[in-house]
Amino acid sequence: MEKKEIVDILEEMGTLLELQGANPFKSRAFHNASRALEGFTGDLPAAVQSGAIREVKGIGEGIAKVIGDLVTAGRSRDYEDARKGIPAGVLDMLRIQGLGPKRIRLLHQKLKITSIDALEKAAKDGRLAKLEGFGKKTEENILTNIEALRKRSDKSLFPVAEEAASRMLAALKDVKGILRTSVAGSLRRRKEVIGDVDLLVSATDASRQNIMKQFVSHPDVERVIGQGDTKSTVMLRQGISCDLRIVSDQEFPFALNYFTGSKEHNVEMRTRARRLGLSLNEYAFTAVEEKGKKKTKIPAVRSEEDLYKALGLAYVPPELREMMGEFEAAGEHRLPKLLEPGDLRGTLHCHTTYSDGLHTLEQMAGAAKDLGWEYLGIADHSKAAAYAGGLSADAVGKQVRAIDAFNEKADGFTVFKGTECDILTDGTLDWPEKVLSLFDYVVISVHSQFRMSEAEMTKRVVTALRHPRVTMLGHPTGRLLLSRDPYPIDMMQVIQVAAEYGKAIEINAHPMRLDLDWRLCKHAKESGVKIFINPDAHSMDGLRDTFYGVGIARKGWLTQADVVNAWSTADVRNYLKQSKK
DNA sequence: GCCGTTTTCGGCCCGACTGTTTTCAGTCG
Repeated sequence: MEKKEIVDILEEMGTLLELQGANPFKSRAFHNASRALEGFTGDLPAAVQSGAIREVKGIGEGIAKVIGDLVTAGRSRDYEDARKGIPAGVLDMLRIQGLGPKRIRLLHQKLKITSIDALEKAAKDGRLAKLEGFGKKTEENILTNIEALRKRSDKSLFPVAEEAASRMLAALKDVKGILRTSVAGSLRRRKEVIGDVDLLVSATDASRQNIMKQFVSHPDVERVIGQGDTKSTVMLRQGISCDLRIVSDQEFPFALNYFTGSKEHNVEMRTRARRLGLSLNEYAFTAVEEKGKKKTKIPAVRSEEDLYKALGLAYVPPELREMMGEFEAAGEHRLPKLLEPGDLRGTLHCHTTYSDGLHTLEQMAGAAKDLGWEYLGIADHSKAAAYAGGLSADAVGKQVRAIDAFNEKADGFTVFKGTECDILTDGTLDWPEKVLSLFDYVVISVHSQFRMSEAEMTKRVVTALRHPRVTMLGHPTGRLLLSRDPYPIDMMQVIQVAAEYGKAIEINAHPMRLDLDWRLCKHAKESGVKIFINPDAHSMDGLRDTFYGVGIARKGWLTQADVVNAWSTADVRNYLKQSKK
């Protein structure tokens, strides 16, 4: 069994223990061990074999045995025991905001509720309010939050959908008869939230049946919803619906364009074709017969580039196909040269073991180097973020000295000294001037009191953003996608203030956030606000999340010049210096 | 269950908020 699966199982075991009302410290131990294992970077089977796994802090005798069983046998008795007596639906209820293990346990025991549906019914019948510790308000909140959960559960985050899609495509690649493959749909356009995964292949007619057979029998397929020669639909175990369409190779560019969308973009494509005397659909161009006019010659199309060229347009990258001005720009050949993943040279908002990160400063810097980067910025939490191991002022001093010492030895690699400083309720910062002056840069963000009104929250953030020591606003919309709603904030006003005061804004690329949607991104760019793509990384692996942010940056029309991560170390240093008055 | 001992037991991160209570438990970040 793979490390990632074991990390998930340990996490689940911790949760199951909570639901069983076990010693809270015991369940905590499982959660801790899960995190500890996540941070383990060595060869897991070897470490299990040699017993070295016990040296990982947080993994002791008992949990080492669970890990060992899972690595070698793929199953664990302890895990199976933990699952006994807890129906899957009970675990599911944890996804409802405001419901934790204690109350779910009570619901399970007193009302025999074992699913979200049963919970909803009980709430509607008014049976919850009668339960000890529950009341009318709680009952209403639960109903509201069930509704909210339902609304988002048919959507997946981009990183989850991308992972699922690439697993399916990888398996198809070597099937005989397949000529070209691609993802399509909103995933190809790199929207942050994906409805379902669309895959497209071109293939020989004779191979279609076999390709579909391979597709529906992929190990990730939970059930087959429909299976035909040109289109099949399956439900993946990740909870994502996935379509595969097969077309001829000649049709491929047309189908790819059509199924990539967006719908509005497609409408404009067809309208433009019409003006040239052509009809466009998902398979081909056809000439339109018009009285007194010569029939238009059908242009040869082998690729999407040809298709755009035939309409007198520059190739429009999928990310820009949202009817945000891409046709005008493509017609005048002034589409921007979008940021590429390879343009990144570093990132500035990462955590280390000084606060709630899993890896040390040296490990994080090493991982950044391995990605081919030139610099890394460390921004651990400030003291108010106690739950996230926020630093004391003393610890800041220690970390700053450690980074200075590291930089003296590091050859050609730079670690910048930063902080993720909490914005307190009144808009003041969590660090006094004396501490702020120690950093190369200051990221500010909201971690408390999310339920302010939009006006209050905006005032709070804008007040903090104006502070002379502040470099950039971190996770600006506070959105934890699909897990909770963003906090209310008037981003237009925030962007205006950022522009006025020369402050930057962060695209938080942490997969649970994917903050600052592309429309705001585009608006920020047009206002002259610089953007940082930050992974909010809590581990070495987490640094890779920066690349998810590139997708949002591209959708926001951002180029190398707009994104500070693409600048040289010297330019970044200058930028940080001049922004820090 | 894990850790770290002044090693074989005692402590394990915490502040804010909400809704329930009438002094606090549960949840969240």
